[in-house]
Order: sequence, then C-alpha cells, then structure tokens
Amino acid sequence: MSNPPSQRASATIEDVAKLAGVSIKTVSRVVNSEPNVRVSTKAAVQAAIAELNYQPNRSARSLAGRRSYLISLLYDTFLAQSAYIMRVQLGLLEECRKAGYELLIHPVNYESENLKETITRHISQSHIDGAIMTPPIADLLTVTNCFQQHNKPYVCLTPGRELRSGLSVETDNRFAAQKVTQHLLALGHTRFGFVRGHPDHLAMVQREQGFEDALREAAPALAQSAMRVQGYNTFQSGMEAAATLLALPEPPTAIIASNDEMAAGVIRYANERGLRIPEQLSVTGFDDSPIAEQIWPPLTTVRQPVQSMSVLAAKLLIAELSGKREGKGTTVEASELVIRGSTTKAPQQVSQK
Amino acid sequence: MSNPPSQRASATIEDVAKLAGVSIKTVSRVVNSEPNVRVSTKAAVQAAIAELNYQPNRSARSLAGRRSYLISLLYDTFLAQSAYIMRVQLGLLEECRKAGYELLIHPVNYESENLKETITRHISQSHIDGAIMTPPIADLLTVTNCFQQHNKPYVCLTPGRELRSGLSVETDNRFAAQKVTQHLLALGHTRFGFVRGHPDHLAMVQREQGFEDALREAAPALAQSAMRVQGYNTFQSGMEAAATLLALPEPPTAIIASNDEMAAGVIRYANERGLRIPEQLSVTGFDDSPIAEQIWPPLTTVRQPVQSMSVLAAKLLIAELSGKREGKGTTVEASELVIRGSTTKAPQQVSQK
DNA sequence: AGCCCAATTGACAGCGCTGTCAACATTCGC
DNA sequence: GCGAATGTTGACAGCGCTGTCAATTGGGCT
Repeated sequence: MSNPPSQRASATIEDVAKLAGVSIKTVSRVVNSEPNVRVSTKAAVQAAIAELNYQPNRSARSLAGRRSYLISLLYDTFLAQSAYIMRVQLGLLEECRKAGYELLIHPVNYESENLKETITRHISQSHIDGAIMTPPIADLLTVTNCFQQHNKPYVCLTPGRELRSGLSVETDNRFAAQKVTQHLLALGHTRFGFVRGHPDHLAMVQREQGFEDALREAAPALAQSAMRVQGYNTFQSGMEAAATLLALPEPPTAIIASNDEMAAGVIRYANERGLRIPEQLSVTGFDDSPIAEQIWPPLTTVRQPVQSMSVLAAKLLIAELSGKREGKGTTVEASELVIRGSTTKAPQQVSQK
Repeated sequence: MSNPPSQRASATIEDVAKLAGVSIKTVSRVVNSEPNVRVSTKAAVQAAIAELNYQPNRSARSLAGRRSYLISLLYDTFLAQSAYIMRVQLGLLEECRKAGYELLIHPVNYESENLKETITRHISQSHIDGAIMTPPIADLLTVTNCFQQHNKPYVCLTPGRELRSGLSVETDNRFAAQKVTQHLLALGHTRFGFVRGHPDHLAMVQREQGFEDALREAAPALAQSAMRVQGYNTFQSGMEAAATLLALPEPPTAIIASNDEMAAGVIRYANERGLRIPEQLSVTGFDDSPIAEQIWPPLTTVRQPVQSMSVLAAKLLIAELSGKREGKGTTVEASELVIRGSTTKAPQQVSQK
C-alpha cells in the first residue's frame, strides 16, 4: 500500500534500512564491507540492496566520510594526444570501474609556473582520494611533494627517479634499450644514430643509458662514433632528427629512436628522401604504440605492457586507499622486443675495421 | 590572535562568511552569481574569498543542491583508442575547466545488452549534471531516451539522426564527402572504390550518401560501377577492404575511405602489394587525424574541427545547465577538404567510353 | 513624515552518508 | 555459572553547502 520507493529517482540508504529491518548504520557497514556484521544480517541487507537497486550517493559519502571515490590521472598536456595516454586511461578505467571509483582526467602543463597551486587546488577542490601520474609530471618533486603534504597517496608510472614516498609501477627501460641495440649490433650495424627523448622525461634518459651500455659493451669505439640527436617525443621532432642524422658525412645505418612517434618521423623523412627501409636504413622505436603497425615498413620496437601497468597502478592505489597495501610500493613489469620490418642486416660497408 | 584558517586543509564557506562579516548564505549567493547582492557586499565577499583562497566543496554542493558540476563523456569502447576521442576530450576538458566542471570519462560497449542499466546507474550514482556523447552511442534511442527520462541534458556530437530532444553539434558530412568525390572526379578518376564506415555510426552513412550524390551528379554510370566495401573504422578493416577492392578484375583507381584509419589501412595494404601511391592509386580519408600526416604519402582528407566542436558542445551543455540556452540546440560546423599527397590524376586508362 | 514594495540579508532545516560512542548480545575462561 | 572480553547494533551529530522563507533594509511616492 505504501509508495514504492522504486518510483524515486534513486533509493537511499534509508529505504534499504527500512526494507531490511535494520538501522542505517548497519546498511552502511555492509556497503563498506566493514567487519562485525552477522552473516545473516549481511545477507538480508544485501537482498534489500539488490531489490531496490541501491547505489550509494557518492557526494554524500564524500562529504560525510573521508573518501570521495575519485581518482585523478595527471599527465602533461603534451601527452594529451598520445596513444600512450589513451592506453593508460583504458587500463585505469577498467580497474576503477571494478572498484567503484571514478576517474578524473587532468592534463596539466608541467612547465607552468603555478603548477603546484593548480594541483593543490585540484586536490582540495575535487576531493580526490589519490592520483596516478605519468612522466614528466611524475618526475617533478614539486608535484610528489605536494601530494605528500596533502597526505594523498599517488602512483607514478615509470618514474625516472627513486621515489621518496609513493608507489610506482615501472618497466625495465634501460635493459630494453640495451636489447634493441644488441639486436642491431647482431645485424652487423656499426654506425648508429640515436634520437633522444624529451629531456624532462627521465624514463627517456634510461633508454639512452641502455643504448650506451650496449655499445660500450660491444666496442667502446662504437659508442664514440655514434651520433646522438635531441628529440621531443613527437613525430615532427623525429623527422627533424632524421634530417640531422642523414645529413652527416657518414650517416648512420641504424637509427634508434626513443619512442615510436619519433621513429615514425624518421621513417617518414627517409621515405621522403627516397631511402629504402630497411635495406638502406634500419629504424627502431620504443613503446609499440598503434602507429608502429600502421606505417610501412612496420616498426621494430619494444612492447610496453602499458595497459597492464595501468591496471596494476590502479590496483596499487586502490589497495593503498583501502588500507591494505600488499608488498612493496614499486613493481617492475617486463617489456618485450618486437622485431618487425624496419630493421635488417646492415648494408655492405666499404671497409671493415 | 585567533587561529589562522589558512592552517586548515581548505577554507570553508563559514570562514569566508566570518571574514567578510556576512552570513553563509550571502557568500553562497556570491559564489553562485545569484542576483540581489549589493555591489559593496559582493566585493567584500570576493575579497575574503581571494584572501582565504576559498574553493567550494563539490561534494557538499552536490549533496545540498541540484548540481554536481560533473559532466560525463560517453563513447564506445571501440573508439577508446582513437585520436578522435582524444581530441574530443581535450576540447571538453578545456571548456569544463573554465566553467568549473569536472569531466568523467565513460567508455561503454554500445552493443551491450544492459547498456540502459549501465547508463542509468551511471547517471544516478555519479550524479552527473549532463553528458556529451559521440556516435555510435549518440545514435541509440535507448541512450537518449534514458537521459530524457532522467531529465538530464545531453549534447550529441555529429549524431546521424534528427534528435527528438537534446542538443547537438554537427558537421556537414554529406557535403564534405561530396567535395572529396568531386576532387577525385576532377582528377579524371572513373573507377571508384568506397570503404564504408561502421554501419552503426550514422555519420558514416551520411558520408556514403555524399559520395553517391557526387557520382550520380557526374554520371549515373559511375555510381553503377563503383564498388562499395564494408569497413569498421579500423586500420585493420581498411586493409581488408583494400584487399577486396584491389582483387577485382577492374580494380578502382581511387579509393575513398570513410575515415583516416581505414584510408591508412588501404595505403598500407597497397604498399605491401608494391602499388605506387598516388601514381597507381589515389586514396582519401576523412577526419584529418594525426595519422593522416604520419603516413607516406600523406593523406588527402577532410579536416573536421573536432576540438572546436567539442568546445562548443561543452559550452552548449553548460549554458543549458545554467539555464541560459542561447539560440537553438543544433549547431553545424564546417569541415574542409585538405589535399595532400595521396591523390593525383587518374592513371592512363585503356579506353574511354 | 508615513506607507508600500522591492531589494537585500540571514536563520534554519536538511541533502545522504559516515564516525563516534554507547547499548546490548553473545561467547569464553575457569 | 559468572564476570570479562568480544561481537553486533543503533542513536546521533555533523560533513559543507543550498533551498526556503521570513526578517530587515532602503527607496520612491504621496
């Protein structure tokens, strides 16, 4: 005879409590998986929740409690168009949805003067529970300190430095770059060009170190003669780097780019110049972003488990928020060399030392 | 002598009220730009707000009032990795930030059985004020009806159908496709291949109509002989479409793909087969996504003002939410033909009718 | 000056939930 | 079988803000 609560836009905790014949607080306990609820009570409450299709109100929860169930993804505006960030978003979203969190997307300019204020404001205004960030944001002490001060947990994806606090999910950039270089060495290449990544992105520096490691290990002279050019992670900067490298009197026969976009730029430039790839020039990238398979020839690169890393990052953060961190804060995921059509044996050289 | 409120994590409306010597409610009025506040009072309150760096608490606002300052972006999981969605996100984010809104990212599977429930739950649980959606989600009556029922405003980006209610930002797909086709006709092409877009994405159907329009206008026989192949908006499906088209006894000399990813797939397939582009085959895309400039040869395509359209969509929605809709709900933005290297004169034909 | 209407302001009751704490129920140890 | 320890439950007071409505003020007019 009473008004069915289903008519309401959404059932409240009170409706559930009434239906289950318990107090509001007990429903709250069940919803939040708190201990000390009798099994039979719990079942009754869950039945009521299911019947009313009850969804806790996030605003009320956030206002009353200490948690907002909001997680933020921070990245540089620069990356905003990258396939990398899309994959990160997907991974995070997947995990957030499972755990009942919402994801807030926050591109910020990492070079901005008032970055700290921007982030402080974001933290306090949006009431986020924690954040996940990618380089170069993750590499800024200003930012991580800010989170520390606010006592908000955060997870850095592939930070390029040791984290004083906070969690991280990393990958073996240096080792992977070493493997790429060794792959080219094994193909007989001796004249190398290296396209550096964005200098503020420390993971990029690690890639360069791996490159150096491999060359030095093979022959110090190689490291000597290899040419390094600065790039900025973009397709355009890859083209420019290629222009520089291929204009050398003794141009390289293999170019290692610190990411796929730049490698694609190199290939594109070489194509324009009529260079045949890989016969006349081998090119490698890093990341295995979609573009690696969409250009011709397809790119030899390093596959980063971006999506699984993001899922992991979300899991770490959510575990931390739930107060049940398992194990240590840093997790390393392996990457994998993917050999495609952009690399082959070095062209015949005039001489051999 | 009193404790400086700046020590607190964040100032509350009460702090501001005290400092300005007015009531909480008056501060609320100023914050929400409500009328009937004396200019001098308003100034005093604003000064206090500035001094305390006060940020209203979104949760409290949302709980007490009717607005959550949360907007959702709905799109199909399918699109989740596309450059298109990235650009949409950027545009929306830009505008949301200006207006103090947060953006919630919601990829959903448009083929899912319980899509309606998923969205209903999203609306009620996250307390969103409104949503912006892209096809194919925007083309589903189930979804738009759902928003209508909940009385939540929404904006559709390039919906393929007349909207019964709701706002939209559109572009002249049909006309643009016509222009592309005319460009190829002017280059002397007579054997056309058309790669259809995803059938559930109605804007893609409009593109096909534009193609038909142009052919019929030029010569009905052309429309007769043109070959249409189904694609699904992906690079991969573009490659498959190309395989079908180029295996024909009389393969086309020009292939019009309904988006850039598929066009890139066509070019990639042609490359693999050793076909020279554009000399032996002209290819066009649609959208002007980044890939258009990253492949070789660069793609002749139609530039969609995606970012400005998204900004506009956000503006429309926010205006609607603020109760001050200006003008009508549908806005059409112009697109532009961008001629690059993937199209040229038709190769010499054996005969001419 | 006196009266009325509109502009301006504030008191107060929640929004739906969680934290605190006290009340009550059950179990354990001996 | 009794007190203590523990498990289980609910009453209640807000969280920070907005909506409602009543109180107060200021002007314009006669």
